[in-house]
Amino acid sequence: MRANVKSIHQPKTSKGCKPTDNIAVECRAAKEQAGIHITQKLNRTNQSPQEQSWFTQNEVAEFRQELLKWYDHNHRVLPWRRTPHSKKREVDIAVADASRGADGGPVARGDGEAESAPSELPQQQFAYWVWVSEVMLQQTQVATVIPYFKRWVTKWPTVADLAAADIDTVNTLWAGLGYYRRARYLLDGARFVVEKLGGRFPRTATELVKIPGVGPYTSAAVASIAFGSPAAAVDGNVIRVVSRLRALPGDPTKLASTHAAMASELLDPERPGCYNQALMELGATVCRPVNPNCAACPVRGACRAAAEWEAYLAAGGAPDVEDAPRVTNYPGRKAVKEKREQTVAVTVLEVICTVQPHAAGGTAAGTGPPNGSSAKRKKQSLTPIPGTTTDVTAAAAVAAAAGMQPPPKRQRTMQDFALAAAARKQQQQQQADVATKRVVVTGETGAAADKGNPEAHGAEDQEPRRSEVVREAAASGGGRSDSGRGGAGAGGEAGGAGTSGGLDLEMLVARGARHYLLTMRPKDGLLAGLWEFPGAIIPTDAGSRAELDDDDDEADNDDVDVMSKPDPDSMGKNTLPTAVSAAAASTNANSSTERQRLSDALLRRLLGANIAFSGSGTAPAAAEAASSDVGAAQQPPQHTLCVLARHDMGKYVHVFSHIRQTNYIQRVTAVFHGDIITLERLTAATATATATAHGDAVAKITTGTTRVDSENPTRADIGSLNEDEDVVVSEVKGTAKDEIAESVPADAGADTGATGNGGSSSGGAKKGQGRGKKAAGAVVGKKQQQQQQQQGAAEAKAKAAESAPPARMWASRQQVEGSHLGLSSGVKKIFQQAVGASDAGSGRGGRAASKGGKGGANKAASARGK
DNA sequence: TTCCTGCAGT
DNA sequence: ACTGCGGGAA
Repeated sequence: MRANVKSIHQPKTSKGCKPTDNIAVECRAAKEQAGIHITQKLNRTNQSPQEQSWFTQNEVAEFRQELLKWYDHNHRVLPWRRTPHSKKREVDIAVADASRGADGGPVARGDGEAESAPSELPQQQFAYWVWVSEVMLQQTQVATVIPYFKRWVTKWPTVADLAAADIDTVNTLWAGLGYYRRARYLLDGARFVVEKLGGRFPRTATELVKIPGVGPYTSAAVASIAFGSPAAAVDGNVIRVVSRLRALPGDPTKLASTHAAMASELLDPERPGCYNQALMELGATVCRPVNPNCAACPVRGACRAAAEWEAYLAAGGAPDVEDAPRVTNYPGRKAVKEKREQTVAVTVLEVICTVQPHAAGGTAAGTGPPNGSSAKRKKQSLTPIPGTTTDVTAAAAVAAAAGMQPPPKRQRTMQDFALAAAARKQQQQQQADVATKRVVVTGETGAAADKGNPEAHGAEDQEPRRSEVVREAAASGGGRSDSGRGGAGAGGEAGGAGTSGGLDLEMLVARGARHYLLTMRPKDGLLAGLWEFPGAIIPTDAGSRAELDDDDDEADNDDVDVMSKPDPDSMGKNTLPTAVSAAAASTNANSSTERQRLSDALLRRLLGANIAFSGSGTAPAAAEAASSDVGAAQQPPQHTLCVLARHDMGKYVHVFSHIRQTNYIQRVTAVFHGDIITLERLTAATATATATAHGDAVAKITTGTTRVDSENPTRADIGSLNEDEDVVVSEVKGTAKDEIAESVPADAGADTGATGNGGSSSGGAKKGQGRGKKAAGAVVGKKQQQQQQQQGAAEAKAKAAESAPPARMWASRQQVEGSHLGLSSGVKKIFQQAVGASDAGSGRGGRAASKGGKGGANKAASARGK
């Protein structure tokens, strides 16, 4: 499977590439084998021609011939590959002709997607294509890479085109491929080639390897494939093949030099590019990790692993016994290391705007968003993105609600005013509730709305499903409506809130277009630079608590110990002393209540001081929320994000190669009395995705508020974050992170790191539980000012930069589910679980819906088994 | 679930 | 020499 296949190549201009058939055929003889035993060879790291070898000369000659002959007839046709020696086309045509009778016409090439790289491609450009493909193929399967590669070379046909691109666009196109640093390496490498090498790729591996992001493997692949330079490319496929050829046991990671020596010995200097690709292709398609197809292997005559197997069978050995000497015993297995556990509280903030974009046009009042005109945004938000297959009815409803119908601006209707009034009423009600420490919000508001509004087709499909999901989650033990947190009071409150708004509010909930808050992850680390739903890492000691809190009480007596020891590794995430760690544990860090508290703190920080966030609050946090509102009351925010409902949507476990991440998903539905453009402006969320006419065209993501670079923040970066804080942060300078961490010990909630442990920035996991001084976003500035007085100015400034919120964006459902944003697969899964899968059919909404919702709930339930 | 593995940073 | 970094197929 691994299948990293390389391209075929052969620029005619490069070293002669003789077709296999030209090679002498007679070396059929001696293959008795190089009886040299493994242990004898282990010491040698390079192959001087004279010295003992892993293969006899006859073996080498025959191996090359058979391998290349096989390749010439069986290679796959791939968009980055040239096949000048291919015998495959004739074979395919013959087969096609035979199968379709004597139909003469030109045989259409299979499915049309199997096309080689244009043979007229200039060598330098071909080298660029090879490079791109090789990087994409690292740890990624061919079938997955093909569409990405096609999009890539269409967008950036030459290295100069790529060098001129920006990282956001590159990331977006890369989204879904994984190992996202590769995208950055590609961009960095392209710029290096253009700026340092005059835009031309060197022709040898030793020179190519100097390009950033290009290592031993990639340099050899490009040198051999694009330029015919004799360098052996050793990837996972090659390692597997040669390990089996000589039956090398042991951890393959310890034998790198051996593999390199073997590959070099076998390398055909006449056709190095073809040889490299052939060996890798063999590993991908025949000498597979599991189920190797030895019967079809062109070089099994030289394979000791196969010989062992045959000998075993010949001796009467049973094929199915556990310890049979299978070919797949090679290469040996390397020790498996356990994945580290990570728990994240993810919040999908869903906002319904009461005002349509065109109705609020003037509100920007000169301080419009840095990027894109209002007009452009309006158009974008009113235009369904082609290519996305969301519920047609829902899309229609959304479009209608967004004011799509009348070409000319329509006056605000009575309904608009009614909705706005209802929202205001709701908002007042909730603020009052918060002030009195009462729990607002209901888990069933949406469902109620549906009943009252049968004409709201789109919502009809959504809301019942959500309720089901919630119930499922609750039933499974994986989650529950958060209203449970408040005990008995919540339900009653909910009913009040739901009905106090009256039918209009219900209509709004049912019909209003929804926007979802996304944030950009740190530039480094896991999923670097990608968009995600806001999330806070929950201290790991909470893991065990979580089991007790949300799942059945299967006493997993586990993680507590893990946590109490200071984290030794360099990530420096858990650097708190044990005492503090214990304190955190005592707060029951991963409970529904605590996750909600973390969520509120994070949202306040992300939303900034220009917008109030009401309706939050656990009992203890309510007071803080109230007080912070009071503090802000001296300069009351003009706008409020009024929470209508919170739903605990269970958990979703995402397994990375080295991390097992448990995401606790909470959906927060809120109403904003205003239009989306105003909301974007107030929250400084200036990134926007632009749909294009082409389904596969990639959106341009403009990030007005980029993550502030700790070393050199620009005035624009900071100003757009929060105008009120300009003075404080405008001259930020870098400072050692350690100092920051020390000087601001228990900064608690406001510093909740983004999901990315992101390693680096984010001050690491400040899990300090300074509840008392939890800082809401609106208060951060004051805090900073105080610190500025108490500490060195530079330090405070560094802190300000450190805590600057990441880039934010409001995205529609279509955008989230579409391919235009750089959303990783995990993020999309979380969205699906949070708001329900988009239906294929509109038919009885509830049906398809329950499938999706149930899936999520089941997943949450099964995850418990872990 | 298990398996796979290039490159850079350290 | 070791570790971080995704995702998909089997």
